[in-house]
Amino acid sequence: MRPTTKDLAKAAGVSLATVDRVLNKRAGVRKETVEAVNDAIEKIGFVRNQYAANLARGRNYRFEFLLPETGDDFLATVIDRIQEARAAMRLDAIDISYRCALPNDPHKAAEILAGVAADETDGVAIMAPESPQLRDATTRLVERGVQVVLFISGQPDLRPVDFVGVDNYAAGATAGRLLGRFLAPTQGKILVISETMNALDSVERRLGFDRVLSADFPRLTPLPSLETFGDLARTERVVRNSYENQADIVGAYVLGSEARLAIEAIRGTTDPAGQVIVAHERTRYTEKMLRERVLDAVIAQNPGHLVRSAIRLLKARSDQRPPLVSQEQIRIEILIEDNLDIR
Amino acid sequence: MRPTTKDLAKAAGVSLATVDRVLNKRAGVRKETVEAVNDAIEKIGFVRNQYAANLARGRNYRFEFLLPETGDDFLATVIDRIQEARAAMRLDAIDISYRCALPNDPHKAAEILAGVAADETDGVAIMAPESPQLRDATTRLVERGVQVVLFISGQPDLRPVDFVGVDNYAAGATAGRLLGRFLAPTQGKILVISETMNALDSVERRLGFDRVLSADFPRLTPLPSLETFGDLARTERVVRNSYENQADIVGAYVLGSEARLAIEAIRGTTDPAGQVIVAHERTRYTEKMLRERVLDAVIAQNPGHLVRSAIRLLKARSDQRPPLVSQEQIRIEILIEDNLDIR
DNA sequence: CTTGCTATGACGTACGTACCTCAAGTAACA
DNA sequence: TGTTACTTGAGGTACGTACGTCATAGCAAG
Repeated sequence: MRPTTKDLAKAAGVSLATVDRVLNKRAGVRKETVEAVNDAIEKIGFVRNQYAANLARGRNYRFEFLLPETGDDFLATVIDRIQEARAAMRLDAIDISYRCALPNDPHKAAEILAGVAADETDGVAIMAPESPQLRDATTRLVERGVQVVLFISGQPDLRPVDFVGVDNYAAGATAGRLLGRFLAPTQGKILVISETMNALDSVERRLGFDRVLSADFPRLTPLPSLETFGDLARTERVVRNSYENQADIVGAYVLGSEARLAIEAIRGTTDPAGQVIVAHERTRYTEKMLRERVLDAVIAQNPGHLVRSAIRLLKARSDQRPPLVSQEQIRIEILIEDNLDIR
Repeated sequence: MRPTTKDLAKAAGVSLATVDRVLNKRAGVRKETVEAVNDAIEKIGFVRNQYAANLARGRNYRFEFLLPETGDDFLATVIDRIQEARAAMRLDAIDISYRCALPNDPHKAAEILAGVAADETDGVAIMAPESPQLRDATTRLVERGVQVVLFISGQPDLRPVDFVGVDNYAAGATAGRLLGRFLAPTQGKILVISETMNALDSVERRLGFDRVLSADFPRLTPLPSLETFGDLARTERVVRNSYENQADIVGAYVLGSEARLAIEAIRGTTDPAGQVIVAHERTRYTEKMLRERVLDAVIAQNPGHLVRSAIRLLKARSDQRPPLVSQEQIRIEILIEDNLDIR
């Protein structure tokens, strides 16, 4: 059996009350006594029974996902998973909510973060593009005692805040290699389409993509990124332009999480069967395109895993317990038509 | 706040003692009273607080992984993950153990299963090839009140027992399509190597593989399966034979979870750079081969996910709670050199 | 009416922890 | 010496559930 607070009290030679004061960092204990208790914790390997503690406290965890104000199919899938997790975790006294509140403007987004109250929220998962304003707002959130994870977009190295998402550089490289190998000995130009190249995620993917093409597939030349800005007419125009001006386009890499515009524009311009097309994120649309062999591969991150990973991290940090690192690595998935159905 | 047993007692118009008798299926309650309590459970949406219940019981979960007596690198990885999970879950009062005990002989394996005592074990995860003996032994285990999941190998449709693993037919199809696409317009023969074709898993992979090749890559002809039987000398001999007798072998599909023998044999016979080779399962060896570009792709299932999924299922069944289905789907992962490093 | 049985309720203790109150101890200071 | 502040211990109650004992009410058979 695991040692309890009673065992700890005995081992430290103090009373239960003092153990309690130390464990919960209450005032009124001499430094030496605190140390004695901490030594005893080490010695007997005491670990607080978090469930009993939560029971006594009547505690519940309140975590919130702060998502972009507007989004695409991928965001919708993420929201579905949040709701699923919400229903499942309610039994474990974890209250999950989400708000599609973060505007593109970093200043306004930072304001929203400033409005998160530590006495109403134990932790937040933030999905927003990197910016200095956001970084500051995050730091202040942490100082107020709110747990934070950066969700999907963001930088892995912004300590002490956890990041949940994939390495976009590697994701771009993966896309590049698949395109290169699927095109085999063919040579020609590759269309690269993004919603916007302002987001760090897109830039990283592009860098990873270009590195692989130039290193291992020099016969393929990636064209400068086309930006859709979420506008179908514009997208169709720029895509048509490209195909008209460049005779030897043999494939396309669709960078963003919204593949529909780009792919519909390509379909409207040329026969996709003659092109190798790789896009990102599994949505109902990309699934359909894979099945219809319009898309050749999809590079994806599992939304359910992302959501649960964020929640587990927030909970582990709230409990001051180390997370299980290997479980929280988000994998770069490659989807083709054959591994799409999970059973 | 969630309703408690007190609320339930009030709602059902009975005492706490009776609620307790009903909840824990103790005798001495009239049928009508039981129904009244059950109706009240529905009405107020009572869900037992499992943590408080476990606390009161002093309960801990005892789960055991029953693994093959002998195994390969993949099995070793699985064992690593079991030990990792074991350390992490001890804090949640989940005791995990494993035994490499199951021999190849189905009768002897069934004997081992017959020896699992319900009063010592809450659940077992069984990794063993399908067989009628095993099916019977499993059924008897369930009857004795032991939770069972079939782990990695086995049949998804053997109710009421959960299966944790991938659809091997789809895994084989995935391998087939990658091989086909990577080989692009090349035509020729494909070596298919397995440790043994006696296991259902291998047969299913082969079927999925053949289906894709014949349907979509008719220029590629898969050769009859070569079996290694775990013997390097034998493997080298049959592989060498194949390459000598068939001039136009352009790739290889390594079916089993032990890729080393087959790949070393190929390397000893021909230049792997001229071949497209696809194998299964991520191990230190297959990782290395991907990085060295001997292997072109690896079809894998995540061992950590498999292990944790099995444990979550066993726990959910023990608690009589429905598992979160979408979390327990094991994905067929495609690994290439670029998505190998997870951050 | 007694006996015996079943169904039910009342109540207590326990699990491991949090948090509160009160008493008592010690040490420093005036 | 008394006053004060700080430190510590003792003990209680609570969280939601399990599980035990005991009392009592109802009812049927003898």
